[in-house]
Amino acid sequence: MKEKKADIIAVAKAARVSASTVSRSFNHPELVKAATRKKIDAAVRRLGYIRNRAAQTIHGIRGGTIGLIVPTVDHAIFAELIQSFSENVEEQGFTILLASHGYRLEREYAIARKMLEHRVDGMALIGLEHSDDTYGLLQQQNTPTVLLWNYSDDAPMPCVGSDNYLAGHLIGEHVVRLGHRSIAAVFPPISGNDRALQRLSGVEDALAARGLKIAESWRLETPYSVSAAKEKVAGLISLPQRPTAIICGNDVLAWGALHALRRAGVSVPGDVTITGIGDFHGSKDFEPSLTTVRIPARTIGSKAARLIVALIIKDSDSESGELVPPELALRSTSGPVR
Amino acid sequence: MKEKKADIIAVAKAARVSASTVSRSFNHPELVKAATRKKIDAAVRRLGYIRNRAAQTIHGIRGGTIGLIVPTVDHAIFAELIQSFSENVEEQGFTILLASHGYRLEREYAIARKMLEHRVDGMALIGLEHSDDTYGLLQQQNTPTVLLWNYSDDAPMPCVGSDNYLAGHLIGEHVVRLGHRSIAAVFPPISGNDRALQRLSGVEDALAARGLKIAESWRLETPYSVSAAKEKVAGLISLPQRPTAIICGNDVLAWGALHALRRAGVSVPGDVTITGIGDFHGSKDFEPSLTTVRIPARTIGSKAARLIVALIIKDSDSESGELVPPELALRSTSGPVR
DNA sequence: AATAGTTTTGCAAATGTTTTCATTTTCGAC
DNA sequence: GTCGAAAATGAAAACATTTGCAAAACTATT
Repeated sequence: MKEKKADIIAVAKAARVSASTVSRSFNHPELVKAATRKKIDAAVRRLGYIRNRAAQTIHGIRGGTIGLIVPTVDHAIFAELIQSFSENVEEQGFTILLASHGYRLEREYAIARKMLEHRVDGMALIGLEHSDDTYGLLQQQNTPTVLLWNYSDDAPMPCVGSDNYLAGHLIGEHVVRLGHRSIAAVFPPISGNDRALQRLSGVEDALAARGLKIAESWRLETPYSVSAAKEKVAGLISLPQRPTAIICGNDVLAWGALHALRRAGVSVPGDVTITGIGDFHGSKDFEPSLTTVRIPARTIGSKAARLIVALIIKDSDSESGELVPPELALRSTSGPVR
Repeated sequence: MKEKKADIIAVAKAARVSASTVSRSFNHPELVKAATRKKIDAAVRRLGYIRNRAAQTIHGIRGGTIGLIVPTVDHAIFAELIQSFSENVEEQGFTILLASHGYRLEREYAIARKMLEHRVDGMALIGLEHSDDTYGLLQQQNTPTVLLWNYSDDAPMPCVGSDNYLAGHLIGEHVVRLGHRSIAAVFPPISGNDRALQRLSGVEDALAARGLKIAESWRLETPYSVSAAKEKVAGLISLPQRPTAIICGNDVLAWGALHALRRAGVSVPGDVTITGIGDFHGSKDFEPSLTTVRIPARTIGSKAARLIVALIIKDSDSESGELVPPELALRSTSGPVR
């Protein structure tokens, strides 16, 4: 059983050439005679040889992996982003090393370190909020890095993403324009989550511009899940004083809200306006279709993929990231206040 | 700028010890004196040294990575599975190398090869259907491998998953028991997707047991998306002859169906029964809540993680996988035929 | 203060590749 | 056939580590 795996020398022997030739036939095929190459290929196949990237990485050759650290995979929105990013990165011959930190920034640092040990060619992180240690580490090792999902002009590293503040502002403005004054907000916890925080500030500023404010008891904080949001919103509307609009921090929460209202027999948007942020798969086809702000995850993923690869192969620091603007998606869950 | 990264020798010099000692202080700390260790740690910090896993992998040391190849990340169900798998695997000190093949089995082979080049310690694939090349490769390299998501006694490799045939059968039986005879099915394409195929056969066999059959024109094939399913089902119910039950291949399709019916003003389950398979996040809280078959993705992910790690560290081939049974989740979208 | 035993450390070989440079082979032209 | 250039190959050094072995430095015991 212990037939140790074939190495390049075994192949060389089997093909009756030197190891150098075998190596060349892999990496610079044009330098080796076709006939020799054929012999080598045959030997490779016969022995089931698989080259050892680790051994070449040692020579400073790129390993072809990009580290991607996300808070969690299991959110509609990250899934879409990850898929798009990984698709595009794979197209260019890279593979991603994926890990999730569960919204714990120290974990993120540890993971980043580990990925660096694996000598990833580049790194991608979600959002702009990371521990100083993490930023320091990446900077010091000067690993090409891109920040995904959020964009800001004064980010410490190139970033590709949307403007979450603007997204919040857009939706806030839309709601006040419809005449709503009794407005509630349902948001995920904002600690370690700059996206959520910025959206909320955007909303608040938009309301403040009309002298409005969200009452303390109408600011609901809920974990990212349909069922948590549904429950919270059910509680909210059972109160005697009911808001005429509920602004949700993302579409998943909005779905929960919609289900809660449906269950309670409250009409949307007749009685209450509901809005999301994100425009996830499914929001457009919801009945009634959800008014939200589109944050183009696939676009972000593919642009970020292009950027990181560019940073890696022509380590021009020049590339600086890109803002992918959010757009209001006006649909059927929002309407004028009665 | 080109200050080449610190290597172990630089650290050794800085700490005034030999490279071997530095290496030992990382890998067998108990063998080096506390004082020396302290000196070394200081040097490490000062130089920003990060050890090079590639160089140790060369010595046959485990790199701590597990290759995971999925058809796509961007499906509610895989996202949940991936999250759970990766969480559990990370807990045990491994990181996952993730790639998606987009339901193309040749891509899967190429990716597997690449991962093997990276000398992953183990591999995880989705489903039981893979090209002979892929199976051959993994077997020949005897890389510890686990098959995720589906379980079968006669799978060629250890697998952890549910029984998709049974899942289909369960829901089929449930629907016929309710008295339905005019039954439609909405399924994703089944090529390269053994899960879908098995579910469908399960459904068909359950119907056949009562002498029922799905009419050709009532077998809808649609991509995995709410909007595609919604559209297809909208078409279906606009026909003069309408089924009294629609069995969907997974919850996402069922959501689409539900939205289509709502839009058309058809009552569920009064006029039409809808069922899903999967019990994704959100199905329970849908209004009306979706009758489906629960396939416990998180459980599968965590069991699979445990299994692959066991296979890797104590390469006992003994471990053989596990069946995680599906359960009918009886909720509000199914009811007796009128 | 010498000895034996134990704990620490360093040297050198080994790991699986790539690459530089020198050597050999091939080929076409004479 | 011989020559020179061009093409193909091989030998050996390099890469960043780990590890077996032996030497050195401590500790305790007498």
